[in-house]
Amino acid sequence: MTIEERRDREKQQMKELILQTAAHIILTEGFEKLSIRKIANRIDYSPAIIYHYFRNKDEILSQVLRRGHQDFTASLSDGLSEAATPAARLKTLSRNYIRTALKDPGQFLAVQLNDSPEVLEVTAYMFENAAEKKPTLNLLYRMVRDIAGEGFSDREIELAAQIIAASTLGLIVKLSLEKNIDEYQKNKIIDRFTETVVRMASLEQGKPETRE
Amino acid sequence: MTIEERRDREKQQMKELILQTAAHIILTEGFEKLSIRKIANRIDYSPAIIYHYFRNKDEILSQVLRRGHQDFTASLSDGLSEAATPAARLKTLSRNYIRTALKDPGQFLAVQLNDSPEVLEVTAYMFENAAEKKPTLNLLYRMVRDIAGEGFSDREIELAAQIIAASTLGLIVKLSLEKNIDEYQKNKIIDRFTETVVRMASLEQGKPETRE
DNA sequence: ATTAGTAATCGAACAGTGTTCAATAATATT
DNA sequence: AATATTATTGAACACTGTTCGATTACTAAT
Repeated sequence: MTIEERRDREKQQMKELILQTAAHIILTEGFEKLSIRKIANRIDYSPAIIYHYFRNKDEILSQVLRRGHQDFTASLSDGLSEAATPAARLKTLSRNYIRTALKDPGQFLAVQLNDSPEVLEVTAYMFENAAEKKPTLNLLYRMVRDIAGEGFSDREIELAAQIIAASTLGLIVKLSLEKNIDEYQKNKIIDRFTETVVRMASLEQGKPETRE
Repeated sequence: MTIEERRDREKQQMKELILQTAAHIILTEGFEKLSIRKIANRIDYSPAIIYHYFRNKDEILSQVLRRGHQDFTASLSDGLSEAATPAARLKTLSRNYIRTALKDPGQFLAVQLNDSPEVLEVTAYMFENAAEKKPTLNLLYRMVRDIAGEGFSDREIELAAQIIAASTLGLIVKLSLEKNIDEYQKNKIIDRFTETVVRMASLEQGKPETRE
């Protein structure tokens, strides 16, 4: 079956070539400049051939984004073991997440905001079995539990984790939209935000009901 | 100059017709289904005529979105005067904002995430003179100051307001992406989030530095 | 009322998009 | 060498945004 193996390998290489070309276009020319014909031109093939390896453009897109997401989650735990306290660990995680996202906001937001089924499978972990399914939120979930302490239900913890995740997404969106912002100010906002995140995870204290 | 006035009026009516048709298409068929030819067909004109009234498609889009944004900010202060305490007021504002955004998430996010110059002018108020410029953030800014109390610099207040705004955006994004979520759960998340918002505005207490 | 000038409108075209399909070329199987 | 598979292509379809020259409608001036 060496022939068939080679065939499969070549087919895989072709898919790989298409995906890498697409990824390169997205990275250099931006997300919306990706087109089937442009990919075909780059690899010196007819546009039609691409449909022999992929169902349509969306499939290419979502596979590229899926890889981006994998690389992303991999870089989240940097320096996490060095952090001594739970709060410090959560801060580090939060900062890693934001900084990594801001390295390529277009890609990050494309992954987060796209609602095609394939992408959803990867990212929309928020409101069902969230705690068990996804590694990222699982990490967050455990940290929130560590900080909150005893006496909180799973649903309470999960709710807090969801709110933290949502807030973090919002901060990334806002920061990525604003181009004219210096590194100092950006750092300040991120710093302050990570502190807020720790507060969000500290469930028992500082719950000022409608006091006056 | 009655003739010229009538001319201007007719010109304005034509622009209005185009804008309303565009808005209708966006509302019924969704954001990305808007096309010049579709507008032209609906109003029984040639596609080319549209370029006699608007520079290009983006101009149409941004003007439609601008109106959406205006309607939006108008509905923010509903029931705000009934709220007794500053915390209750902030909660109400926060809830209004989220609920209004979720009524037409596509439109809301289009306004928030689009970075074309015209739209930016309307929405990107975050990181420069934020407190004075935009009515929405101004409202938020004042509420944060009310809750935080004395002894905080403008920059501190502004920072907190920015973080609240960003977090709220994130929650809306997350909630709008998840279609399969019942009203009960949604309410619970929003409720909890508005409490978190109040905590974010309460600057002096519950700041757990890397304790433990 | 006829002419000159301006504004509104259109048809056709250009260059681009995603996608499909029948025909061809290349390869593998018998 | 003939046959079946697979890879690849060119051409087409139905779209998209946009431009431009010609044509029509309307106003202003003679």
